[in-house]
Amino acid sequence: MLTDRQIQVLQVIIDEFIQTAQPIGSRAIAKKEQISFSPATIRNEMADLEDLGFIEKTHTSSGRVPSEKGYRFYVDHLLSPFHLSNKEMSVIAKAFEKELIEFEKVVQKSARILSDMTNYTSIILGPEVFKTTLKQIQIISLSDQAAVAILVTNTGHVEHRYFTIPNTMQTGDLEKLVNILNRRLVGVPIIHLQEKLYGEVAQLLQQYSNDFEKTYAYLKAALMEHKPVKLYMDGKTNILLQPEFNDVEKIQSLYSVMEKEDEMANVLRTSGKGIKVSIGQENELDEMQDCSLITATYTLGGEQMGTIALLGPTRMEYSRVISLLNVLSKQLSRTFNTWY
Amino acid sequence: MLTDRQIQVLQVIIDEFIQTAQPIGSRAIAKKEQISFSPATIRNEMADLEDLGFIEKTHTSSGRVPSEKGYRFYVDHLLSPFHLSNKEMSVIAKAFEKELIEFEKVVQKSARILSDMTNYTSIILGPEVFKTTLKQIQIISLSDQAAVAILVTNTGHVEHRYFTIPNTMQTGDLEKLVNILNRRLVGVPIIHLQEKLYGEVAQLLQQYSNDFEKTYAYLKAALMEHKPVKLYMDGKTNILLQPEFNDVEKIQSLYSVMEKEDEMANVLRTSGKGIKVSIGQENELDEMQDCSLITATYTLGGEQMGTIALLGPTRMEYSRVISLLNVLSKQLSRTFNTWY
DNA sequence: GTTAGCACTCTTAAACATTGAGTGCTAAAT
DNA sequence: ATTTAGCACTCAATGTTTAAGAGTGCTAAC
Repeated sequence: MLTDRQIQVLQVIIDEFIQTAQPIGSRAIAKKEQISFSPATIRNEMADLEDLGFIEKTHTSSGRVPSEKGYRFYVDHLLSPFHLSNKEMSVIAKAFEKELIEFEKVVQKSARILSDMTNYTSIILGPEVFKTTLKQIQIISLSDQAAVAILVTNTGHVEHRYFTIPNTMQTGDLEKLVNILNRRLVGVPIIHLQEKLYGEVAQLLQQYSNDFEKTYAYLKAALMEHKPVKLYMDGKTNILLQPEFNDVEKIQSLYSVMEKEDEMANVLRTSGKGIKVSIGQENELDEMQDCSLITATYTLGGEQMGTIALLGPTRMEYSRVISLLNVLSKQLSRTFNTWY
Repeated sequence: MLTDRQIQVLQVIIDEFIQTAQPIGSRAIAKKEQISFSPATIRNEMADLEDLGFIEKTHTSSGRVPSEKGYRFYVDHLLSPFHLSNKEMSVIAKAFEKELIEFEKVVQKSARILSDMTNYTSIILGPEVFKTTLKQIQIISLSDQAAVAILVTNTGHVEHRYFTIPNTMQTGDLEKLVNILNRRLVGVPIIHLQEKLYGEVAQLLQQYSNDFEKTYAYLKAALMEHKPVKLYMDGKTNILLQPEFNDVEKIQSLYSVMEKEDEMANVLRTSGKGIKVSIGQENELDEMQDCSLITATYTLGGEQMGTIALLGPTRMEYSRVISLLNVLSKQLSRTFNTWY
């Protein structure tokens, strides 16, 4: 539907605009070496491209700027594989080469790399809790009334929940309780913990005494508590470097959505497998409609485990960002797969 | 050193400027009911106040604006106790009335209240880890090589550190290790954990075998790891509502310092007991020199436990903010003291 | 000591002219 | 039938001028 020449022109416009953030005129395009036509010809092509909706004018006599449709076409058809420099590759490699055994640190480091290398904001969604299973449960009493239950998952994740213990309970009882819980719940997926607790374990507990029943109610409440998946962000201020964000209103709306971790997490969670690009209005969240979000998933044993993403202006270095996310998500998958 | 009338004028200027963010002229001051002098007289007083450095002009023929010295005088001498409305008091009371047993939640809630009620950015420094003692230690092995040590403090804080176990170690050995650690380390202040580990426990461990020694080295490394005190912030975007921050550069510099949690934590940590006000240049951090920071400490058993703070423009509602911090820090102290 | 009066200063906003980049169209060139 | 040169036209950006208005500092009168 687009002629070769139109595609050529479009490519130059987008490439150039991504670099400069300035509208591109026919003269500037004609000067590019890969272009062998006069400005007048290019003007005609640009008029057509504009009619087709791929580029826009900022005012009647301005140069052209890519539209979202233009970016979409660019991302779908014009992306040339970008090669990260050796320097960049070695930075990544170095970050992963020392033996890291802590999930948090690996993720934080990755977020830092992403935001530092791109000057965009990086977002990483931790592993889905419900895909992990219980490794061990511990209960430690803090006082007569309060105790903390500590859950460790097979991925080494540690979570803790506080709960109240009925004052009729004896010291030794807690230990018995832990034993029962461990015997019955180890290996159970976290997501099924609650129902398992409700079914088998409840009965078992009732055989002891009323006190247990009460404890059980408290404990269940604590375990039910929805602990949202953790979201890691870095380079939130990078957005401020982008010329499209020297409007305080825009900054405000974007920052306010970044504060809503639940919504952000949800966007990443539902992004689907592999690399996904959401340009401007394609984003579900209104506040992100001046931005592009590129997501990539990392896996454990072939199953999707979490998501890494970069958030920047629609005028994003798509090619570079996609390569980088590709490299990093693979690296993350590899690392996690060697662990578990 | 200042006459009563000068003080009156200064008070009106600052009160007014805090409300409007606009320079105040002599005519506007004369109109205030508490003022019974003509604009010309006030102009003379203002000239004196300016000579003394309490107020400033934005340009030759503008109204006056408080200087930092002016704010300092205002805070030190002109502050009238501010009474929070019943509505506000009840919001705070309500937040604390339901039985909360989780430290994080109380703090997060407090941060939310502070930022919501003031439209400034709230910052809360969690309790100093080194003031707490070890309640219990648990070690759970994740795989042949990796294990996680879980530390619970007397305040119910849960921390975990990952470490590597030497592959010569037996399954039962881990349990023995935990027993030794618990027998020797429970009740020890977290800050002394490392030296205690080095002294007594090391000897005890060496009696067993070389494997233990290796484990010990790994474990020690894990425990040494400096885990910074947690910093809670809320209302980071509130700053954007202030007219003094519609300059992207200022936003950027302030946000970049807010990202440096270590430095922020340090500022709060060294703020001293009770309410402290840092105005503009009085702040250590360069990036905060357009802001005021008001801190208050909360205590446990009379000892300083942590800090709550509000960060806003130098044109801050000092009176209200100080009252609010007072109320909230007391409430926090009360809550924690009932727990422990 | 206080105040009215007034010249003066400086900001702000609007009105206007100038410049330059870039377009669309037409007609000539290929 | 394309492609291109030429040219009138548009509009943002910039600078200049002007007028209005807010506020000051000073002087002289109260």
